[in-house]
Amino acid sequence: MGHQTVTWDDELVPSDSGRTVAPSANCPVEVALAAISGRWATLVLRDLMGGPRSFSALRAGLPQLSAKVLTERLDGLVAQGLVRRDRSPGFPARTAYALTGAGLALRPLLVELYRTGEALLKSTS
Amino acid sequence: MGHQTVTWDDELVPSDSGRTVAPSANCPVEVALAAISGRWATLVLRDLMGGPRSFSALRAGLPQLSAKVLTERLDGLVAQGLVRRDRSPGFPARTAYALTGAGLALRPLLVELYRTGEALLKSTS
DNA sequence: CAGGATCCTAAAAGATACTG
DNA sequence: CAGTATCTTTTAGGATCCTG
Repeated sequence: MGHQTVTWDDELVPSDSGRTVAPSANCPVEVALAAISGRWATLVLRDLMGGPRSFSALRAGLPQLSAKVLTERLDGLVAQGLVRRDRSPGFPARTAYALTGAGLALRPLLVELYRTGEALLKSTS
Repeated sequence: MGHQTVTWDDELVPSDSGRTVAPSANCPVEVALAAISGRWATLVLRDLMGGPRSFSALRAGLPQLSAKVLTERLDGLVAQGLVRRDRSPGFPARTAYALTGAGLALRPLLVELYRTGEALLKSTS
């Protein structure tokens, strides 16, 4: 096949860091995985891709997801800078969750997840 | 922006199945996620992208990974049809693990994971 | 060489009830 | 409305020792 200009390793491993030999927080792959990990993460992200959502709207869209787990997911996404939490003062409380620019950057990854999953389903059937 | 011909939902939700409201095994996204989930899955897959590997070669490449966990990962990948296990008869035992066609189909997803992770790292720094 | 068998710990998820 | 507090269950991962 001749020599390729770009190999898997070229794309996956920074040339100055050597080969990844264990899961490490500063590996790009791990960073991306952290964003979509957790049983409900992709579903929450999908809902947010449609625009800002309130806590209750997210719960309504994902009926089986408990408040506790949703809070945990959201906290994680906020901590990673993927989602912004906007609290409106007053009572009853109102909060909107919206994707940040970094959060929006996940869209191609989610699309690729879907695409790959479809391909796997076809090759299996 | 005008109307788009393809929206997130168009790509992510089959039109005949309604909206996904809980993690479900027949959702393409879940299928793809299953392939790359587990603390070491992406690292094992990366090694296999380089060609067939023996059990020991995989262990040597991932020194911190225990035999048990590697076996679990490999069993999962085989069960999903992503990896083929080729046992050579005789003693000592010899086994080669190789990606199937379906397994090779994961490459773009891994590349996208890397790409997205890099983007996130940049937007954070 | 390539695992299987056990036991243990930690983290994630779920159920339920309650509060600012 | 938007969470918090607890408690219980589930699951992934790791350590160690053993076997075909």
